Amino acid sequence: MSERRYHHGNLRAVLLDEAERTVRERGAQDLSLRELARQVGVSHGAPRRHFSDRQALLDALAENGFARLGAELRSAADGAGPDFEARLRATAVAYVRFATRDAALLELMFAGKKEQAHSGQLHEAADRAFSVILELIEQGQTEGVLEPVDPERIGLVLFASVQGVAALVRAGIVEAGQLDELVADAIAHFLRGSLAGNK
Amino acid sequence: MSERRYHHGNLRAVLLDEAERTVRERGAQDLSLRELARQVGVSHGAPRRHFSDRQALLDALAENGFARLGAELRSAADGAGPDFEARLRATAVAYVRFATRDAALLELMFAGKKEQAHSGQLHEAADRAFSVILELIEQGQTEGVLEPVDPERIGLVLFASVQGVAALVRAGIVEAGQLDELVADAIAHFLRGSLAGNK
DNA sequence: GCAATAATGTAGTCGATGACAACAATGCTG
DNA sequence: CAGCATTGTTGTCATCGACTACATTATTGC
Repeated sequence: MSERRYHHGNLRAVLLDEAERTVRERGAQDLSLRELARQVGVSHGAPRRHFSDRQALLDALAENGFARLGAELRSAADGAGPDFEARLRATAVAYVRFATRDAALLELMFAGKKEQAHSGQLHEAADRAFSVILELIEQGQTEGVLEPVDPERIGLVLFASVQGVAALVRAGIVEAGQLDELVADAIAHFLRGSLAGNK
Repeated sequence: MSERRYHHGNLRAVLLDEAERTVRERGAQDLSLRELARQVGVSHGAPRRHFSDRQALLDALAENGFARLGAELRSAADGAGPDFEARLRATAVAYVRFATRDAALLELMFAGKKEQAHSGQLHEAADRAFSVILELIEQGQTEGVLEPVDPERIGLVLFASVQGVAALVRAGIVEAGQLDELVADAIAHFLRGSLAGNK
């Protein structure tokens, strides 16, 4: 099964894997379809059968990224036990970790979302990832820890906080050493700002 | 002064202007040095005299961007009168407005900062822009509104919040209609989370 | 003033790229 | 097993960024 067959049989997945590696190591800008084809051992026209466009490849990467991000967030939340604040902290840390490890991928994910043309699949994947945050908020409200206002609204504030921390890290404004402290500060701020009974 | 001289006399500035326009309208990815030269009416090799590299042009754009952002933030803060919370709100709104109007430029600004190689000028311009936020924090602490902890730390939390809101807008997760509400919510959260005397 | 020299623009070229088309090999289905 | 759909291959084109050699204009030192 290791011989060179005319029909690769697995090209799409292999291309995505290799592309993700390149994006992680050198950024999306440096991703070349022809180089990708070379690395995978296939002719320069082959990728076109699976991705009509360079952008289509990037969109697929973004969609995979959302799926993985969602899984990691959910796993972090679930692995943190039942306590609301613990789950919140663990999820935030997981998000920032993803943003640090896969900065270029996250950029792709966010860049792609605003183009409405690219089929709802990307949007769906994104929504599924963000639903973790929404569920967290609802848990906090059910337990009476958070103000009972529109979960969407309060969720956006939380989301913005965490995403902002991720952006600061990605931009190099915050060093790795300060990262944990910043996440803790941001969550502490969020909690103190959303506590039920807090004028 | 409108005749075609061999020496343009103003090329660098004109290139930057036109490039900024293109970046705003079509993103940094679509910026082509040759097309730029064509639009400005100059040969394809001319830009190279002013920017050794495509990246150098982008860096210069980013630097200009920071200068403009800093000016807009400062002007917003100063135009809001002496009251701390009013200044805070005005500055946040100004930041998000910039991020909305010049999304691609802001992306450039953030992308460029992590590469330490590009001379301290970019870094300096960025620091000058962010100093507005720091001064705001210090004002809040002087007036006793904010906790007297390290201004850098609390400033990062604020910066992350606002930057996160901007990111959500850029990504299309938040519609223009929800924008003002979200900014208000984020600032309210920040204030409640940083109020002096708030356990 | 003016000659040497620096700064700035032009023209030509190279290798790489993404998109496309024509063709070939393979898999699938009836 | 024949015909058709998939999936790869090869060749081509326009464009791009980078580089070089050269031309023109500014500036500077005498």
